Amino acid sequence: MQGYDPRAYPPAAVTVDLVVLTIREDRLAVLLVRRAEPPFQGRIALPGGFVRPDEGLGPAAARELAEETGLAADSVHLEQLASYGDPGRDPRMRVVTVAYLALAPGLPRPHAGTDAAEASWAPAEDILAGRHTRLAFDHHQILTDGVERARAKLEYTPLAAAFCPRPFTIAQLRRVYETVWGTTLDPRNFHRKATRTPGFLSPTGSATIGDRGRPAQLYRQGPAALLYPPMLRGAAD
Amino acid sequence: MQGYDPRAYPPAAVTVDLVVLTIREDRLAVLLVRRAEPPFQGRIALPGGFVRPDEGLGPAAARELAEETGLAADSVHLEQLASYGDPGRDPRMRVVTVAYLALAPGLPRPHAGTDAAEASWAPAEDILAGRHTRLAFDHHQILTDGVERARAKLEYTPLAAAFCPRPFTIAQLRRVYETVWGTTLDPRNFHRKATRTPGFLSPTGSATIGDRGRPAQLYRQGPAALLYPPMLRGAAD
DNA sequence: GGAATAGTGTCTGTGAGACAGTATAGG
DNA sequence: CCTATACTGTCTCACAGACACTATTCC
Repeated sequence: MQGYDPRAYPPAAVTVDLVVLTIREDRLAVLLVRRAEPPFQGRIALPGGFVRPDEGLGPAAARELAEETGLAADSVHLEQLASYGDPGRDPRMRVVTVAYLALAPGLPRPHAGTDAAEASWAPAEDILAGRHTRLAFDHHQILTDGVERARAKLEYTPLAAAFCPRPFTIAQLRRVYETVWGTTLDPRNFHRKATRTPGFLSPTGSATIGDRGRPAQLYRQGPAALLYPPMLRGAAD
Repeated sequence: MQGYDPRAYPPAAVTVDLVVLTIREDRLAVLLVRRAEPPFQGRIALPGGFVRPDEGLGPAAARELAEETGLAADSVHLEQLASYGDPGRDPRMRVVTVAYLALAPGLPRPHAGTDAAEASWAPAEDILAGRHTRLAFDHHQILTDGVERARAKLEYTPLAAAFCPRPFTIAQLRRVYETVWGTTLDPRNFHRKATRTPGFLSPTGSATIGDRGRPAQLYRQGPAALLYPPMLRGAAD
C-alpha cells in the first residue's frame, strides 16, 4: 500500500455473499437463490450482491440479508467469514467477494428479494455432498467454510443460542448442537453443563406450557462471549 | 451478485495487508514499515500492497511477505485474517484490504522491500497500547485482530510451532505460549501435556548440545491439525 | 559437588460421560 | 395408573495444577 496511486491499478468489483444457516425440520439448512441472469444463469448460488460505493462491508451484508430474508440484522447473528478472490472466479471480471455467516432461528419462508429469482432453504448436508446441484462460482467452498465455522464456534462461544427462538429451553439448545454437529448428546449431562457454564444462559423464570412432560425452564443467552469451559466435541469428529 | 453487470459498479482497489508476528527478545514483535508516500506519509503502518490483476489473494500475500522479509512462504505460517472495507479508510478512494496473518520463527533483520522506506520489528504490546505511534489507516484494528487470532489459535492448534525454529525443544515451545499469552506456565505440566497430546509433536531422536543443564529432546511439529485436548488458557485471561 | 535445565511421578480437585433416580406435566 | 420430558445425584475416569523427585549436563 506504499508508494502507489490506487487509481493506477486495475479495479475489482467487491461483493458480499451470505451463508445464512438455520435449522428446519431438525436439519441444518442454508438459504440459496436461483440466479436469474448470467453467469451461471439458472444455477443455484448463495445470496449476495455488490457493495455500494459508500457502504461498509458489514452494512452491505446486513442489507443483503434484509433483502433476502426480510429479517433485521439485530435478530440474526452476522459475522464476517472470509474473502475469496481467485482470478477467474467470476468469468466477467475480477470480483473479490467478502463472505458473511448469518445464523438465524428457524425461519418460516424465504422472502425473495429483488435480485433473486427464487430463494429457498436446502439441507446443508445435501448441498455439501453435491447430491442435488453444484453451486455457482466458488460458493461450494464458501458454504463449506461457513458450516465449519459454525460447527467450531458452537464449542467455545454461546452461538448456538442464535439458532434458537427467544427464549428457549435447554432441550432446544441441545438439539441445535446435535443438528449442527451431527451427533447425539446425553440430555442430562448437557443440561448440567449448559446450566453450570458461567454466563452461557440467563434464566427468565418462566417455563413452557402445554408440551408433553414436565414443563421446561426458559432461558435467554447469557452475557458470556466465550464459554469456559468450552463445549467440546469428541476427538476426531 | 445476481442480475447486475459488475462493470456498472464503481470499482474498488483491493490490497493485502500483513500482520507478521515473531518472537524477539522474549517479546511478541510485529513487522512495521514507515510509509514513504501519502497518504499517512512518514507514518508507521503494516506492510502490504495492491493485489495484481491476475493474482489470487493468498499469492499476493505470499509475494508481499517475500518482498518485505525475504522469506519464502513455505517456511512461514500464512493464513487469511479478515477483510476491512469501511468507506473512507483510505482517503484516496475506495480500498478494500484483505489482511493476512503470518507467524515466523525469530527473524534476524527485516529486509526492506521496494515499496517500504524502512521495515523494522516493534513489540506488539507497545503498538497495541498506542504508546509510541499510531498506525496508519485502520491498521491498529487489524493488528489487534491479528494478535487475538494468534492467541486464540495457540489453544486449539499446533500453531505455536510456527514461532519456533525447526527443530525445537519443549522449553522453546513453552516460551512461545508464555510470550504470546503473557502468562507463565509450569514447565513440568507443560512438558507432560505437550508430549502427551496426540499429533502435537514428532520426536526427532536428537537432542540439544552445549546448553546449560541436561540436554533437551528436539521435536518437529506433529501431524495433528487440531489439538485434542486443547491447551486452554485460564478463564478470563 | 553445585547450579541449571530436562523430564517423571504423585496427589488432589474439577469436569465429562454413564446412568440411576426423582419431579411434573398430559393422557 | 402410564408415558414423556425435565432435572438431580452419584460413580468413575481423565485431565489440570501443584509440586517432590530423579536425570543429565556444565562449571
